[in-house]
Amino acid sequence: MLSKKTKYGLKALAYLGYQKDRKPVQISEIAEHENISQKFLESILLSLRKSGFLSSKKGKGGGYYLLKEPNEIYMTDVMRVLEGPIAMVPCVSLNFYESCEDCPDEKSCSVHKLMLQVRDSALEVYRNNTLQDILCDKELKK
Amino acid sequence: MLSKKTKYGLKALAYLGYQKDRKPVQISEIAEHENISQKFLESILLSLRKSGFLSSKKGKGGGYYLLKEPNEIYMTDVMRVLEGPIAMVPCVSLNFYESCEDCPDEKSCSVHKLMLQVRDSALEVYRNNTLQDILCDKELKK
DNA sequence: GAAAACTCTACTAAATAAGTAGGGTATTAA
DNA sequence: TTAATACCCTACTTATTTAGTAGAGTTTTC
Repeated sequence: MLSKKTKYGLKALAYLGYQKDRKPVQISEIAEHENISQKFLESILLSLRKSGFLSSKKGKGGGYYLLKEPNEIYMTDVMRVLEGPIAMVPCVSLNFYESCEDCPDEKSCSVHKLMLQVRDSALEVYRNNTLQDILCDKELKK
Repeated sequence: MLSKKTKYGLKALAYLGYQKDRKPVQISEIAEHENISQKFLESILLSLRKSGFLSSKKGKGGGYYLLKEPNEIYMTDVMRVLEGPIAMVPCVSLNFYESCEDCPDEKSCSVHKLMLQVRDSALEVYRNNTLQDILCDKELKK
């Protein structure tokens, strides 16, 4: 199940992706437009900024803006930051590998076998999607 | 992240899939072999039985056994029982559809767009895997 | 009837999710 | 320099869920 954090993070990224220029957008604007608690969104945006997707400006005229082009922001990276490991079990994780404490042998483990495929299929989707790809063309024209 | 419940459920199904005959296997045997809390496994097996994957026998010589052939047990069905909806958001769920309360329009929603693909890719994996497929050939020969 | 082994219901403790609160800091404009 | 603006940061709260555990009941076999 997708966390609210991830969902809101994606929506905020999309909102910023729709902007015509790089002018900072205030947290409050995004929060209102996307029906998100402002304070919650604040902490989500902060972690996105710390991860290198966004930049921010304090003070008058401040807010958040994309640090990279939408077509350079891969969902693989975004999901790792917002949702954690893409793999459903640590023993098939590429970035956060850990062996199972309770499996005698990974090679013969059925769960491992299935989860490996699930991981690869999810990775495939994320690799093939940048922020640009998930933006709706209709909204882009506005 | 895969829940312990699902992981244990899959392991138990695999254990039963490796059995040569349909003789009931006691909960305690599976629990010991797979390093699972017996009482926890008990409730997991119960829900698998209630969902039609297993059958059970009480009393002497009792236990659990597969109700269908391993190649007739699809991971799609198993995952729905153990993990819940395959879709990561209710608005892209085939079995548990619900619209989002906070999205103005599903058609233009970026999250929806991405999650649709993720759902399909996961579904593809599960559709292509029966219990038989995730069993390890080596163990089958024992 | 007793033993075996599942069935069922309820409870507990820990972890996590989804926020909210409150104060601090940096930037800009006057 | 000061005040306003708007992010930055840390901590806290509440609710929910997970991962069990407890205990009694029921069914089957011998």
